[in-house]
Order: sequence, then structure tokens, then C-alpha cells
Amino acid sequence: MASSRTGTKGVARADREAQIVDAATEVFGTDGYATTSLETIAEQVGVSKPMIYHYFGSKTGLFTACLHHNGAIIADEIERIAREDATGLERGMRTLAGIFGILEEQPLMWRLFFDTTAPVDDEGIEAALATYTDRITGLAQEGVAELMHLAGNDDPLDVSAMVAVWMSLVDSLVNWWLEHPDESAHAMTERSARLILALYAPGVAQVPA
Amino acid sequence: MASSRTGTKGVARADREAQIVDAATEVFGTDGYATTSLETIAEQVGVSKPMIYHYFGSKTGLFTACLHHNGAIIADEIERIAREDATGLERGMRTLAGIFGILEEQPLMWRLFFDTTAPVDDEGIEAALATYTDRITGLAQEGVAELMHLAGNDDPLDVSAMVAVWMSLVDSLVNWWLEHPDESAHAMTERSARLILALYAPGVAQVPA
DNA sequence: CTGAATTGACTTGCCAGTAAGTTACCATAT
DNA sequence: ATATGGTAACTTACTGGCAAGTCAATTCAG
Repeated sequence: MASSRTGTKGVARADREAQIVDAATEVFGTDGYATTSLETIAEQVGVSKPMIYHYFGSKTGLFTACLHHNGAIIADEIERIAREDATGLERGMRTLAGIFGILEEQPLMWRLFFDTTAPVDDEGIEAALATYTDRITGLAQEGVAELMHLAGNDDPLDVSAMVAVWMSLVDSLVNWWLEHPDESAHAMTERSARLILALYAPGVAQVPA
Repeated sequence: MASSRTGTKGVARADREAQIVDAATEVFGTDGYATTSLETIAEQVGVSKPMIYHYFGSKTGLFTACLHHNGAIIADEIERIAREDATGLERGMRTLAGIFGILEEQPLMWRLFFDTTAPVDDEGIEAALATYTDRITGLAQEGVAELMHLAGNDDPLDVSAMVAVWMSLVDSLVNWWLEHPDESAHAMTERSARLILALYAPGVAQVPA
């Protein structure tokens, strides 16, 4: 038996798929969709490229699977928090804490949803992004609109810009976290609170009229 | 004379280079480094691909040229503002106004410096990014550290995270602008001021201790 | 008539995707 | 218990296309 290379290794499809999605999340999240080669992902799992094609059909198919797997996790958590009765910055802080908690295990998953190199003309990717980012952005929209209303500003364009700022604020904190992997989710939450608080210190705010 | 395709068109090197850098800034800024093909840029200038190689040597060489051209413009402006004597949020607002003014003509240039698909292992790109983003981030660092100091927070990690948030805030507003091209730089500045102001409205800030 | 501007037509290499085959697990029949 | 056949897991070795980078030739300006 000359140590044959081919043939099953006895790993069930569901298990392999999970392994592949996990590895793909990491590699896509690190290198971005465009510059990632499936060979890299296959190698990391310890499997050959055709295995991926067999299970996911295409590169876009694999990426879509990653979006669904991780998007559901994130969106569910944010929705759960939105159902609590917090408003204004308090709601924002709780959402941040929830996101950090989710991402503690695999922060890279966040990047999938902001990967500008992913082909949006693909059906599956388009649908998945529509589902999850719309769900997430929708909740952000709700929270921000409420906050702006408290401030007496109901201008839809202002709200829209503020949503963009909010989303990118979360993004920047997650990316900062990725560069400081020793931080716990809890530490990140407290740090974020300190940053917000700094804006309210005397001498900081002298905004022109 | 069977309408020959080759031969000079009488455009001086300096002029062509400027045209190419302008077009490249637009295409790189829109599609990102990785997914951009030089053929696209050449086509847009109305010139052939070897022309680009002749003048810039390589794809990374062209990208580097774009970084230098646009980076100098942005960094100079931000440095100019930093020399004015404003502090706290006031300084931040002036910087924003300056950036919007610079970007009014070509907002896409901003994206070059945050293109995660650009090959950082390239000498020229690495050097250019080091020069300009360090210059820009350095000034941000200075302003943010000062703001945080006013708030009694001198924790270097907090400052570092706040710099990331600030940079990303600018980024998000520029990207929002790109999706709303009708807005003038002045309108963007005023909008940004309104967004900040909203945070100071009663009822908004109830941050947990 | 020299040199700079310019291009068509190549080569090269990488990577998505495919074809065709190999091995092991597992159910059922004897 | 043990043979046996079907199917699911798995791989090597290819094809095809696109985009980076090159070469040799061509034409116009001064």
C-alpha cells in the first residue's frame, strides 16, 4: 500500500464545509476577496482545491457561504440588542459591546461585509449582502434616526451621513482591535466608552455655530 | 498614407504623465488597485498600455506616482491647517473643511491611501505610504492627543484608538460624499458640524459610567 | 536625421474552473 | 462473519482566460 494520496479521509461533508468556511473567513478577511486564491484556503484546511469546488461550486459561492454563516451571527445579535429599550448613545454603546462580544472569537468576519473587492454583480453575493448589511444598516439607521431626532435634527441626508459615520466608527474600532489582538471584548467596550466621554470634557467642544 | 496607428502624437512626456496619473487616480480610486487593469487606464487616456510602462515602469510604479502626486497635495493642506492655532474639536472641524476643499475637485484621490489591495511589499508604494500617511496620521495623532489631554486622558492606547476612529470618520464622510456628488465642499463641512452638534443635544448623551 | 512618442503583437504566469480517476466507508445479501 | 457493490470523499493533472510585462517596429517633431 504505497501511501495513496487520493480517496476519502473519512471526514463528513458538513464538517469539511464548516472547516472550509472558517478558513475562508480568515483568509478572505485578511487578504480581501480579489487577492485571495482558493489554493491558499484549500492548503490551510489541508485539502485540495477541487474539494472546495465540489462543495461550494465557485469562488463566489464560497464567499457567499461565508457571508451567510457570519452575517446571521452578527445580525441576530444586533437585532437582539435593538429590542432592548435603550436610546441615544446608550443604545450605541450596547450595540458596540454586543458586536465586540460576537467578534471576540473571529474579528475578521466583520471585514467580509465591507470588502470592496467582492464582485457585487454576482447573484449570491448580492443577495447575501443585501440581506445582512441591509439588516445591520437598517438597525443602525433606526438607532441613528432616533438619536438625531432627540437632537431635533430630522434631515434625512444628515441621518444618512450619520449612519455612514457610525458604521465606519464600528469598522475602525474593529480594525484597531485586529491590530491589538490582546485586548478582550470587555476592554474594547470600556475603551470605546472612554473615547466617547472625552468629547464631553470641558474645553473640548467649541464647535463653530 | 493608410492612417498609421503608431508614431508620436506630439504630446510631451510631462503632459502625458499628468494625464495618465489623473486617469489612474480615478480608476484606482474607483475599482481599487487589485481589480484595476492598466488596459482600462490606457484606454481612458486614449493611449496604449506600453506607453504607461515606458513612463512608469510597472503597475506599482504608476500607483506610486499617484500616491506622490495626490499625497503631497493632501498632506500640505493638512499641515497648513495644523499650523493655525485651533484646538479640540475646532481644530478637527477646520481640518475637515480643508480636506473637503482639497477633495472637491477629485474626491477619489482619498481612497488611494486606504486601498487595502495595494501591494505593501513593493518598495515604492511602501515608501510613499510611509511618507504621506505617516505625515497625515502624525498630524491627526497630534490633534487627537491634544484633545484627549484636554479631557484628562493621556493613555497612549486610547489616543491610538481615537486616531483610528478619527481617520475613519474622515474616510466615511468622504465616501458618503462620493455617493452624493452634488454636495459642495462647503455643504459637507456644514453637515459635519451638524452631526457633531447632535451629540451635544440634551437626551442624547447618557453614557454609562 | 536623430531621438522621442507611440503601438501591435507577442510571452509569461497566475488562478478560476474542469475532467477523470482513486480510495474508503457502509449497507445489504449471502 | 464475510463478500460486494454503490456512493461519498478525495486528488492529480489538465484547460482557458485575463492581465502584467516585453519587443521591435513606426512615425512625427525639431
